[in-house]
Amino acid sequence: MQLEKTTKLRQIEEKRHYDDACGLAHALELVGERWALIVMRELMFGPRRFSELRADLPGISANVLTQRLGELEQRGLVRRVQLPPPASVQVYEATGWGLEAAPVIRELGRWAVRSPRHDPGLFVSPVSIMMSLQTMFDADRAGDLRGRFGFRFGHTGFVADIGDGTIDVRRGDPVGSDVLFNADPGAIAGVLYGGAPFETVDVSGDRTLAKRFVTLFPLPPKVETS
Amino acid sequence: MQLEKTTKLRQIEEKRHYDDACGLAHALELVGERWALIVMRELMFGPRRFSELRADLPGISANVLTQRLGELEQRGLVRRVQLPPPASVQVYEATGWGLEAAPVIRELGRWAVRSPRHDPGLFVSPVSIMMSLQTMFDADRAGDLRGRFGFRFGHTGFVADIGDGTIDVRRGDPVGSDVLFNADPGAIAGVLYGGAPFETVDVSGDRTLAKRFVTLFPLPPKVETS
DNA sequence: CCGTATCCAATAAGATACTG
DNA sequence: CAGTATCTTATTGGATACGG
Repeated sequence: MQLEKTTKLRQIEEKRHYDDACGLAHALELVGERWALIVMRELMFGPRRFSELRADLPGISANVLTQRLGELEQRGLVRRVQLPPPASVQVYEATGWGLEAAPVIRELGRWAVRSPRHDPGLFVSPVSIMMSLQTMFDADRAGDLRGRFGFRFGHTGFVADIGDGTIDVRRGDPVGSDVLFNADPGAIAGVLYGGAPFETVDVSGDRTLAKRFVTLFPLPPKVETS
Repeated sequence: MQLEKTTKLRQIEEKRHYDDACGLAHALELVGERWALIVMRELMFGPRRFSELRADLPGISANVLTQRLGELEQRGLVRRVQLPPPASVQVYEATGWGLEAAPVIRELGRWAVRSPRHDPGLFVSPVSIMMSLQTMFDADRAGDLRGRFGFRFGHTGFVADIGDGTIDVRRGDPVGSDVLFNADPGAIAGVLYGGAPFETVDVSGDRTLAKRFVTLFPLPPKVETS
């Protein structure tokens, strides 16, 4: 009885809130809970299943993921979609507005990696490493380089097209790419951002192009520690 | 005994963490706690005292503010500064890197105000309304308009300079501005963003210029509710 | 007045077991 | 596989008291 009342009140009161008209405060009411923005990140290249999300969110527990997805759906950032037969599985998909959070997520990441305490050796999800390509791409370094770069992570493939000083990254079959990276996201991160030797990743296709590729993503300078 | 052990462990383990090398995850370890980004927002136009922060952060409790400031200081985003005599008071100041979070904060805000549930009628702090000028300024609408616009909120003044299609906002004495707004932040927000009549704010100086000014900050369109 | 510290109640998060 | 249910722990907020 007492519990029911509390629950009902929570639905009305929308739990803790900042009584602040500032857009930032509202943003934090939308995606300020723990894990919320990281869940959004995982949806940025298309719909995902519950278990995929759980696998790429190291440390999240099922009940928290359920809760976050429910809240994000209720707030209009995520949609629950039933795939047609014969798949007939349920997936979670970012709405158009949800996808518009991508630039903010990238800028937050770019800002944070300047931190002296950032540890690039931790787990990296496929989506993380693919978003980092968009975040860290340096058009000047690319110059007039053109090429299609493919990535295969388990069952999922990604394609990055570089040309005209821009990079376009999407989920997709990497067959036919000029270069195909066959390595887990952590290994690729090691080469791109951790100074690991190029040989630590399995690359097929144009190796010269591949070696050029891995130089196109400079990290911003660390903040002065003084 | 048990408590001491837990406390010590917390200092080492840095409490909850995402084991994720992604920059976004690290950003959330830096400023993901409740209130952290809003505290940073309040420091974006210069150092502030504890009680000022408390007053402009409706609903924060003193102990949480103390804790947030301590964490932000430890992480290199905030500095504690002792003002020289005769003031001799302590203020909190964003570091250079902390200030670089400003664009991210603005973009988060711009993204969030498209939400159908955003309520512009809540409390607005002076810093919020001043940052919103930078966020929502429309260079096309401004055209070749030039002018200095002053604001007085209690003891604190702000100046916004518009010219060459840019806006520059800073803390400072508004005397000598072409237009001086003498109204609380909420009233100004009402006119700029809430459709309130221009006459609801006290304006001195060039009223024609002032009327033009309040049209330069269009809100982004709300997301489709369907 | 400027904070800090402490205690308590309410929520949120995490671990684990369990069900259709 | 896709979540729920339950229990434990951690964090937050509010009140209040305390030292400079």
